[in-house]
Amino acid sequence: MPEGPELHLASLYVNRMCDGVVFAGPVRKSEVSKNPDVPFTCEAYRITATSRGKEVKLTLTPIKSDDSKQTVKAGQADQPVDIVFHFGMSGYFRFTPEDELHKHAHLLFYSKEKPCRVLSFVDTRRFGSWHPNVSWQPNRGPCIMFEYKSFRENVLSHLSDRAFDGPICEVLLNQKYFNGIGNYLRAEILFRLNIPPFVQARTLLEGLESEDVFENERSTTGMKTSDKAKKKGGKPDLLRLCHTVPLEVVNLGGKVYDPETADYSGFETWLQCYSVDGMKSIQDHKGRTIWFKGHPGPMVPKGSRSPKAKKRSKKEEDNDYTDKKKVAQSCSETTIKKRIKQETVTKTPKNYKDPRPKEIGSKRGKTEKAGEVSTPQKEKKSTARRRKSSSAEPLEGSQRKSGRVTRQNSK
DNA sequence: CGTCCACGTCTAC
DNA sequence: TAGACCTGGACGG
Repeated sequence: MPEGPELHLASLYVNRMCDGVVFAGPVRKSEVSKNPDVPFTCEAYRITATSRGKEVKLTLTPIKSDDSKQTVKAGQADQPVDIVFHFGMSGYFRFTPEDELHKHAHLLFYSKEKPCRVLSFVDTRRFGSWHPNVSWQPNRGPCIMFEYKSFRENVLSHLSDRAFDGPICEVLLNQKYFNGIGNYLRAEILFRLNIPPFVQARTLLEGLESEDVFENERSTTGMKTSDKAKKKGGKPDLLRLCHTVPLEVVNLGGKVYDPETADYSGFETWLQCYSVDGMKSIQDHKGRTIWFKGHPGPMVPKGSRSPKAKKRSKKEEDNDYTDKKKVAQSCSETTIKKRIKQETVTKTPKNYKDPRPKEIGSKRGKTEKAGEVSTPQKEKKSTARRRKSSSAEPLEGSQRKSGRVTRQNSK
């Protein structure tokens, strides 16, 4: 499940597993991979990792021998080499005994130990990639999690960029400005602020200050709120949530990224909107599914009918989302949570254990109306069958077959 | 069995 | 803004 948090957890995994491990020999690539060879071989080297947004960089560092003679044999590396990885839809790292290599391990780093172990880049779908001898992809913005200040500045200083013409849910996937946000994060972030996904991004962001008044807060247990923040109403803004929401996932730790136990139940419990039973979903202009609650917003793709106005419970203020101020302060998180719980339908069996390595949210039929035409169009929208007027028509109690494994707000 | 769907980029009409 | 790139799990018949 690779979005920013998973990439970062992957780097932590590599650093933890490879701490003290000496690797040796060449870096090997699977036969089937179309990614570049990694021209690196060394009799003793170490591996460390860092992450930035949706990229992970491995650094292979040759261990210098103590011998005064630093005779580097021909072909043996003596300088560190960086490899930058993109995880695609299914990439992750594993550190396993040589005889337990994953079927889809595509780049392999062998340890020097006797029962040899291997750090491998596993990527079932092979949408992932790696590039040796490069640094972070230049056209990607600062990391939403670990370069918050420059991330924020990068967005707010480029609001005139046409990239911000579009609806917020689609702009959030633009890695030039939101490096690390992916499909589940955009849904979770917008949900927290009750922001309709198809409101123009610029309109929402224009009102934000370049200085984050929450900057010095302990966001998690955020007991003390700065005076400035209090004046603002005490609510983190959209850009701040682009930072804190992903960090929540990082803090779930192994519950999210644990190739060993393959247990993602903690993560699924964390999700409040994405793939959650009771939420609405439609395809955005690029055919990606956006999950949300409430109004879709004015820039909703044509042909995807606006969802039936749910019988929004009492206090769903009818927001006028042309007014940024209003949007910025729409209903509080706690309010939302409460309301959601109320509307939640079925409950997840608490003993449910997700048999991982599978992709999240792949359970079916949560949103389509039973007999609705709901255009398929997977990643590649099948040619002629564009979403016709249908995909939207989300719930209304009826559908939402409370199938067994569907996600929902349990607890 | 077949269809739908998936946490993401890329490039080419 | 369509496809293309891939594999495989969940469902439906």
